[in-house]
Amino acid sequence: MGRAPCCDKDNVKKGPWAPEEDATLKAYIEEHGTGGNWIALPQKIGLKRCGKSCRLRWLNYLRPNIKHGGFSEEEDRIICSLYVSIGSRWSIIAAQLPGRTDNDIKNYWNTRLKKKLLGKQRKEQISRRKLQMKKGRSPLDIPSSIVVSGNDNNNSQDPYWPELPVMPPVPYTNQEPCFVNDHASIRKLLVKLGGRFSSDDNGSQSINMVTHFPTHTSIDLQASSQDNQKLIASSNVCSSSMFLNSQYNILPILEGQSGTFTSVFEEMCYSTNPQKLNGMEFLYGEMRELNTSGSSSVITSGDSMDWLEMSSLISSTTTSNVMNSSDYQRSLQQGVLLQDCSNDEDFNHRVQ
DNA sequence: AAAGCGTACAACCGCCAAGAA
DNA sequence: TTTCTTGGCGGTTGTACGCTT
Repeated sequence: MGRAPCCDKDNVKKGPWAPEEDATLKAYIEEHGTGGNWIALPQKIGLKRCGKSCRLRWLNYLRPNIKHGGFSEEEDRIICSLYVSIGSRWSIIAAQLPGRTDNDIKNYWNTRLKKKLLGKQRKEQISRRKLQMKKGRSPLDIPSSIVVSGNDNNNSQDPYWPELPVMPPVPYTNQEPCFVNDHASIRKLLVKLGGRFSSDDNGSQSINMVTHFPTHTSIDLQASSQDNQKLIASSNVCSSSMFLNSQYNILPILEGQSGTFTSVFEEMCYSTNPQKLNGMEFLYGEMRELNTSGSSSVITSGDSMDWLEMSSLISSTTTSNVMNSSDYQRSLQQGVLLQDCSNDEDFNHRVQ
């Protein structure tokens, strides 16, 4: 037995909304509000629509101050960066972009942004890499100490080897805060993202959460803060630059492995184990294909995107205070956040 | 001119979590 | 404590429109 439907589907109109329906819904909500009950609302105002449909119509289209289309470069960067950070949490991403709806952003990502990021550069890089492959360089010759690098690194002199996965700084750096010396902020976000607090034997708080990071990956976040609070985030959501940009040391637990976050991320990018890459395919794209199948590889990942493309787009920002690669590496090593994140409350407010 | 195809966007579906009963 | 209702979310589908052949 499935659950009862939220409305009588036989007596409910589907499909595009007529202007009269829009006007009715808008007028009522503007005057009375939703009344806290979307299911009852359509009956109240005589609309033959499902309550959920009304809610969606209001939130995505009729609500005041909604922006449609015309995404700016800055918005592109924010979307990309947050997508890398938290995955397809469209509502959270939308919270960073005033006037944008999650549906809008989701559509924009799926139909345009992904393709925009792929584009011409992708083809050039693929052909370059293939050319280099034919010259006999093996992608398995990964140096043992790979330098985390950005656009200004030595890798740029070597068109063959893709940049290592550089966790891009989240771009709400200028106006938008991140987390510095503010465990409450992190807790809030983690909880918002699905985490739960508990206490360990020592009485210190910890967070256990399910994240969007690769399904089989666990990440421990241990606060190096003065209050010795210990944050443990095991799993899928809290991957990423948000925390890399914080003062937290990231101790990966990847199927029993140990190492730095960077090394685990490298492992994922270069891994041939599909489980480790689950959900992150867009990050490595043909880079992995080249790794695994050599020069005979056929590029098939039409919709996927590798980290190089993603990170280069994101890091091509004109924003002045975006971390450069060496700074970034240093921040990873030292656990020091380089960005000005003094305006924390704003972000918290938006996350809520 | 029309059929075929691709793209963009609106809307729907189904699952899950929170809170009320 | 359990069950039910509702809101919220992400994934998917439907459809209108424009472009190409």
